[in-house]
Amino acid sequence: MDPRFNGEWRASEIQTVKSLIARHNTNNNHANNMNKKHTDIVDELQAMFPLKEKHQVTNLYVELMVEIIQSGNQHVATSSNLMNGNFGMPMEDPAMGNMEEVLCSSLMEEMGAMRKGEEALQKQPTLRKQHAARFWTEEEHRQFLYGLRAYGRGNWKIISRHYVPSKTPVQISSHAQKYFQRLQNPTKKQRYSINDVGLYEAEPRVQNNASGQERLTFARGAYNPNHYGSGGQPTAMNNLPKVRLPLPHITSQASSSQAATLATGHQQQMEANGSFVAPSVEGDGSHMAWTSDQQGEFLDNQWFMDLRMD
DNA sequence: TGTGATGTCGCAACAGGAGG
DNA sequence: CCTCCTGTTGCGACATCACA
Repeated sequence: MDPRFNGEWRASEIQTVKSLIARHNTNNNHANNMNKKHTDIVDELQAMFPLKEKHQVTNLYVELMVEIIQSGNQHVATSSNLMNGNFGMPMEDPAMGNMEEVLCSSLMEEMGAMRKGEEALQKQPTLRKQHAARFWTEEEHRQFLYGLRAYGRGNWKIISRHYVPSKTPVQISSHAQKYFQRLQNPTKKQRYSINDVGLYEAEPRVQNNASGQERLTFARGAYNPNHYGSGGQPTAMNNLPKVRLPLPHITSQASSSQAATLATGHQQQMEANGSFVAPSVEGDGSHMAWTSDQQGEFLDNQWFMDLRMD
């Protein structure tokens, strides 16, 4: 397996993604709109892997496309033929050649944009360093929420070790303090905060139900103090109803078995008992709920393996 | 078994930074 | 300038462990 994906993607997952990419390339539905095609693929991938971060899905997609492109060009004599390679995909339709040309071009533009973004950050070393060292990132906050859900409130040392190694238990405790304080004041008008990022915001939204504005809110990254929702209210107010307290009634002494029980699909049962709030459901309720497949994915996740070992 | 040391936690107070 | 967000620090409470 490609070492780039170790610890982040399993071989089976990568194979699944490759199959999906191949299927999309076979279905020439977006030959005239490659951006939409990329978006659709990433959205579909995120729906398949709800526990993966969007950037993880995007990165894997880009990596695999590069891999496909490179493997496709092993059969091409010169690098100048890059744009005409078949990317290792079955290509019976002559039109595919043009489509893939556009696809490859679009992909290269995307990668170029990513590089430019990285360069821009590197040009602001002070700002980046300060933010990375001082403030919690969305990624760290989500990991914190995962750890909170798995181990419950109070087990900051374990959460620090397994989920947020970049933060000390004291820092996590402090962060949790602010997080719970914020949750206790849902009606209070507040500025946007990293604590407004709910655990399940990482999960996919069904396009038919989610407004573009909602999708945009998180597509642009949660830690955006300047971003406000469409209703004239700070984003915080829009998001707060979706922010769920993962284990509000688990005491600081909750055992690993308790955490495991909670994490294995008994959440809905607990919700019925009024002691747990399951993933938020919007619209017709067709999304955000945990399917058996998602639970299986959940149980196979690396951090949950760690949970079992403790 | 009782006691002291140690570790961890929750809570409150404070300071710095940024937005309104 | 005020308010809010965020991280740090200090303190008390509690649990665990080692030792006499």
